[in-house]
Amino acid sequence: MSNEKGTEVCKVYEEHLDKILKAKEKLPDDEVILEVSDFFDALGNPTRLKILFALLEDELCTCDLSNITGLSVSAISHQLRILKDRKIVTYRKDGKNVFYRLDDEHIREILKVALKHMEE
Amino acid sequence: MSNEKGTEVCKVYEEHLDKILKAKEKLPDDEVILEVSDFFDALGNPTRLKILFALLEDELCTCDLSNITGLSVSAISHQLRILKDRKIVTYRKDGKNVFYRLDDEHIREILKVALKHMEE
DNA sequence: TCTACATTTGAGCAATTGTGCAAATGTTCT
DNA sequence: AGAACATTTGCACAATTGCTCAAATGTAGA
Repeated sequence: MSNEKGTEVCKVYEEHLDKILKAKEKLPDDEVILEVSDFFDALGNPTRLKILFALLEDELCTCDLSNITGLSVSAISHQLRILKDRKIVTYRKDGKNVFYRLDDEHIREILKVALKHMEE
Repeated sequence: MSNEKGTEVCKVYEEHLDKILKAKEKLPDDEVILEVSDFFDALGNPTRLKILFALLEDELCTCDLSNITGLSVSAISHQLRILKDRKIVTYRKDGKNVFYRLDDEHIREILKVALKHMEE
């Protein structure tokens, strides 16, 4: 048994065995990895980040966000769907408008830490 | 003057003017947005996330990481370059091996908050 | 120097992504 | 019902991404 396709085992393998086993053990399940990856991937796009930074201040509707970012309403709507699907923003409907806001405090916290990280 | 190409102004514009102006004002510069976006983008990939979670435990060399993730050494090296370029990991050379580790505490913090966010 | 092994690099390719356009859907008002 | 506007959706296409393969580079020891 042992190796999946593509895996190469280097010759220091024996020396590093302990570290490798411990790391493999503590690694989150693939399912969790994919969720976290989807989450960060959603934040890893300039348009979506602008949307989120704008929403730090106040709830905003699709066309406000189009105006703020300088992108088409359609482009914003496409991106909002991604943020909505991944539970990063939520919304309320009010007549013809749909107002979006950040879903929870973790988002605020992560955006803040990331900004701090950039300053160094 | 006023609108870049693609911008549409919705008819509630006047009502929302205050919010829009305030949001535009507080929005970070494009340069900063791009940096933050690059940062999150680097975290938004299953392979790179696995690398980072593995490095939470201990420093590891390229071939250890290949072994842990089940991907080719080449694939890992390509991804490590991205993480290195974006100051998310750093490294030390030791003979034929190159040992990678997380660059600073912000990375740990962000990974931790993200994991917590997933649990809800 | 030659050999072995760890790592990096560049090319190439399939798969994914971000956007605009045009059409569809929702909502309010007359 | 019909008009006006906000939003969403599907399609198409250029641009980007992640991987493999093969070759190049780096390092240590015989």
